[in-house]
Amino acid sequence: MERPKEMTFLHTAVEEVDFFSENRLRNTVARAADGDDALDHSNSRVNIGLNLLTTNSGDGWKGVEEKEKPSDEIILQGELNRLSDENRQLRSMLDQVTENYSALYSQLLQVMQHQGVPENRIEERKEKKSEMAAPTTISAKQLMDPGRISMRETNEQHYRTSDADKQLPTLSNSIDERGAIAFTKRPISHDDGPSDGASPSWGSNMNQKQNQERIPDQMLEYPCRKARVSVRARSDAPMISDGCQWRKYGQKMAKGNPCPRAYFRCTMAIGCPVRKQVQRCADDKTILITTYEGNHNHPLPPAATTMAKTTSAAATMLLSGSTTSKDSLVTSPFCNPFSPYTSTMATLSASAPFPTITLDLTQPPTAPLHQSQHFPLSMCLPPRHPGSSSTQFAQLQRQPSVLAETVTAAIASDPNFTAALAVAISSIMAAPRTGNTAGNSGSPPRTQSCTTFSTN
DNA sequence: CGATTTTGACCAGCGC
DNA sequence: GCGCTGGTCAAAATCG
Repeated sequence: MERPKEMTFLHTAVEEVDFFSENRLRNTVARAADGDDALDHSNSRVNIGLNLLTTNSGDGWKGVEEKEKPSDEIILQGELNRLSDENRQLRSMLDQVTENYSALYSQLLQVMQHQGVPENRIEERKEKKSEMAAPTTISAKQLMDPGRISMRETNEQHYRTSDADKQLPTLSNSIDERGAIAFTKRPISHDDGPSDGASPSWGSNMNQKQNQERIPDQMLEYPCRKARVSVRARSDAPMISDGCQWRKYGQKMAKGNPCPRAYFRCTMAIGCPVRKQVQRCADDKTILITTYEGNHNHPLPPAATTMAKTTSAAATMLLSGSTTSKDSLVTSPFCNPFSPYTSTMATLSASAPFPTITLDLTQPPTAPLHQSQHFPLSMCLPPRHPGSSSTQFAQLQRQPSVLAETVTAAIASDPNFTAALAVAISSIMAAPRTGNTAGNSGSPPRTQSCTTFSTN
């Protein structure tokens, strides 16, 4: 018996919205390059690097070398020189990207080190013993199935060491991967041997080592801490296209929402721990809420890189900030506290065990320009520490107005969601978290709200 | 025929 | 302890 496809979300067949197509991404990245150096340069250069790799590697190039007649040697030599120059330029660009990333990352580390290791993290770890199990006793359900990973580790290892590294050698330095490494470092490998399913081994070894050296103890100390990035966007499509391949593994009716929640798992690589939940907003069914969890353990296509970068950056920010927070804050305006249109967040399930950052990209169609000036970025923290005060989290919410302008400008100028998100997140991460803002913690709630389906 | 989706069952966490 | 809920599993169904 034939059943209608995607009947769960909409009864009409709607094509998948491709927010993150490669073409749009290219345009977006090019346009956004002025706004944020590190991230956008990395984007553009990664793409260029891929082209270069394609040109320089494989049978095509070899074939040219071997098949051309001697009389063409001069032409070939010139071409070779040109390509060498281009390659050199690209390398220097890549170095610059790496430096930018390092600067950005060290900024983040400085902030984290300045804050020190909060006590409540220790308490939280005690509370969540099951999640924060000792590195060698990590729950299988938390991560990926260890059994599956071990069963497939041969293939997976092969994928990483041969396919990934060979095909995308320069990508191993890319920002998203290195950025993600901080919180993809998980202990699952210890039980399953060297070819763990979720360790950050998918970056280059050198960079991995460097990152491990740079990663502060507090980050390594809580390798299993989960953060979620929730993206709200208006879409009639059943699912937004983010460049990754997903396999649906479950669907549930969530309490308080007539629309079912669908569970997806990344299938671009065996053992990739990334999952996402897709659900329509109960209040506004045109709003599609996609919640990402985890970080990819494999190279990503350019179209997916931006999203991964975005979620990684958001999660990094969230973890670095929320974990130091004694806050039970559940609603807060983020970027532009001056704007009455700034969306706030909202509701947070009391049972939500994971910190969640919500990127609200819903914009009323009536006032695109005006609305686009307000990029509502909300963060949700599980109210696990009642009675605590607003500190770090409040800091995150009150970035300088310049930052807000940068973020909103990126959003306004860019139809591409993920690229805009990447710009926004990276801007937030790069911006110095200045001063004690506890005095502003009492910002009045805004009228607009978003609901984050981050319950577990 | 392999990949994907569907869907009921199962499990864990949490509140009462 | 029990029930509720969210998340995942896995067999069956379906698709391409």
